Amino acid sequence: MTRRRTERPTLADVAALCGVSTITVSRWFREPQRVAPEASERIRAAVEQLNYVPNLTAGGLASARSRVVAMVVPNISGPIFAPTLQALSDGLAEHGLQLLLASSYFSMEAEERAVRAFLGWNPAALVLTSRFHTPATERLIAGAAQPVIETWDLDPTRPAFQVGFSHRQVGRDAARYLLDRGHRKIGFVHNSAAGDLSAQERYAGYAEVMQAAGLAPWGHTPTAADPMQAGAQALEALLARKRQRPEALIFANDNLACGAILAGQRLGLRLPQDLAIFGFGDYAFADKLLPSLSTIRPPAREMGRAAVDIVVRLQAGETDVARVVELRCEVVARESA
Amino acid sequence: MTRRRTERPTLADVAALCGVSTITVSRWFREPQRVAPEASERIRAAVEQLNYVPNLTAGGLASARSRVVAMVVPNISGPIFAPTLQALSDGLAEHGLQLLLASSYFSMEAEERAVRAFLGWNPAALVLTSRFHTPATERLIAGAAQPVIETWDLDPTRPAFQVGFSHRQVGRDAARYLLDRGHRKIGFVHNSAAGDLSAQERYAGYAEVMQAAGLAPWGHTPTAADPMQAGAQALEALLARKRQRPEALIFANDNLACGAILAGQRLGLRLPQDLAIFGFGDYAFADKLLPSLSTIRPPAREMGRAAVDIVVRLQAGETDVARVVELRCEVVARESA
DNA sequence: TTGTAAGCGTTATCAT
DNA sequence: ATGATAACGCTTACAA
Repeated sequence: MTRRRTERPTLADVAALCGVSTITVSRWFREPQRVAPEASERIRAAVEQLNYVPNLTAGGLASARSRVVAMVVPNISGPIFAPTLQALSDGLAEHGLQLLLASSYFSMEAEERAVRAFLGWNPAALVLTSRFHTPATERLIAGAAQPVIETWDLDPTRPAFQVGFSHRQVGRDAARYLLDRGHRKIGFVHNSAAGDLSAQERYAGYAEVMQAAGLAPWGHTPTAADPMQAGAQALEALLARKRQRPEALIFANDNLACGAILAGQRLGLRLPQDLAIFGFGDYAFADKLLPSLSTIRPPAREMGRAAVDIVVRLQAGETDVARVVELRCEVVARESA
Repeated sequence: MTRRRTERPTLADVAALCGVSTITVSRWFREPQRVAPEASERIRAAVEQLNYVPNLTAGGLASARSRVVAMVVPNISGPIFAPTLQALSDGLAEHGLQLLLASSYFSMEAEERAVRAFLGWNPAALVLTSRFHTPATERLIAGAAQPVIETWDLDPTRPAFQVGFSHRQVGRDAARYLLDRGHRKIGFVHNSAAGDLSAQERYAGYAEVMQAAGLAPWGHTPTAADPMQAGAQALEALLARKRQRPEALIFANDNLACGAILAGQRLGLRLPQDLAIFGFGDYAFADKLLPSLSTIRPPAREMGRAAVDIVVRLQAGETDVARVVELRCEVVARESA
């Protein structure tokens, strides 16, 4: 019975060419020091001559392990997760691990589809972005032999490894920064997308600091769906206020803040003298605006690296790997506030 | 002999639970219409009860095929390739294909390592970014059973599938755009990174159109390594010229152009009246600058989609798939020129 | 429509 | 240091 097979040479071809058994060639790849020097040299030559590439599918099946790490991110090309993804990818590559990637667009169903497909590859680890999943996903990852790492969010009560930062602390830091600069009338501009739980935590941190300073926190929610437009809309609405005209605004993210800066420029506003603007995210354009945007940089790359670190330690068989890694954000003081 | 195995249920477990043979369950996943309705229902229930996930490693080995597409990009988080990557990822997901990803940072050696590792997965296709590879990579892909798709660059003489656009045409379009607006003293600012062959092709297109219009093309190469600084440096150097002070500048990419716009703003220059600035790439920040940047948008998403299209057609067994897909760029007229 | 048997190319186990 | 053999979990080929 002849089956379809690839035309690529196999371990058996290499072994035949240099007169050893397949297992010796297999060992040469995985534990070269255990193969005699002469045999090693013959194998090396044969591998090169045949242009042999090990079949990882077969190896993965036989060993029930794989050198792949699967990750699901909300999106690849946006300004938010790309640095984390890049850092993860680079870190994995350094350790000879490969990256299987899918984007969910914040849909838990899409995440579930990706997780389901990925688990079929027996990845060395599964890296997710967020702690909110469908019940089926929860069941899948609970039953999975693979370690699961949740990034960006941080919930110490969950069973998965956690790598993230405190959004509440971000809100606190932003409020303190503006208070320290002498502002008192400080508002918070939400994004129009309802259900951004992280942004609500940032608001809570802001409110906490304001109240501690004896000031009343207040938020404004624009209606425009496009973040840049929403930012512009919020700026105009708040400047038009007679009472409680703000001195400083904390925006839920840099996109909103960018919309506000551009709108302010076109209105002839002097920034930050007339109004201080503060963002969140330190997106790639933040230093390219005029005035450049003061904001808070989340530890995006650091999270990618921390996830790699966990994977590598687990691969090495370490058992005392910390389950929660809390990283700090950094205030980036620029011109807009 | 007991081997380590995953604790996950197997096809055999599902089959035993519902009283059919493994092959029937296997068929239910791949060709559900060939399984009787009653059997289908029992299988569905068993799969759900056991939370069964097919082992793709085993399936891939048995069928010598996989539902994975491997891609190597220079970088993930930069403004250039991210949209292509995102489009590819999304398109693959729609067709139930998965993405294996690595970044090369423009290193052909890194690309070779990635290609070597990826081929071990028997991917359905290999997508590369650029047509320049090490000899070993060339040998690997020549001997590979997998189709190879090269994107961004375009070289019809190469054996691989080509999905890209003409950089020369980009240069022509930029020059014509500025000529049409009445400019005559038009210069080209190279990036300081030597060996950017694509940028040189864009220069050639610009030079071609200038000469056809009876004008002398000229280029300037800044020395600063950082693109934003290089752009600023070029602006200052060229404005200081007594003779041949330019009316318009085409920058090799949007990063350079951005540096020039910011420098111009801080110098109090009126843009575009005092100087028209034109970029290439339509990076995410292009519409956030003041003045917003006129530039040329490469068909980044379209390339991702075209690559998916090729993969899907080949998977479906089509034989008359076009080997070269040339896509058009789009001039994005904004405020800076 | 369903089933049997034989692999796919590698690695784990045990033996020499 | 090296090898023989039996898995790993699935799909192909063929048969019923």
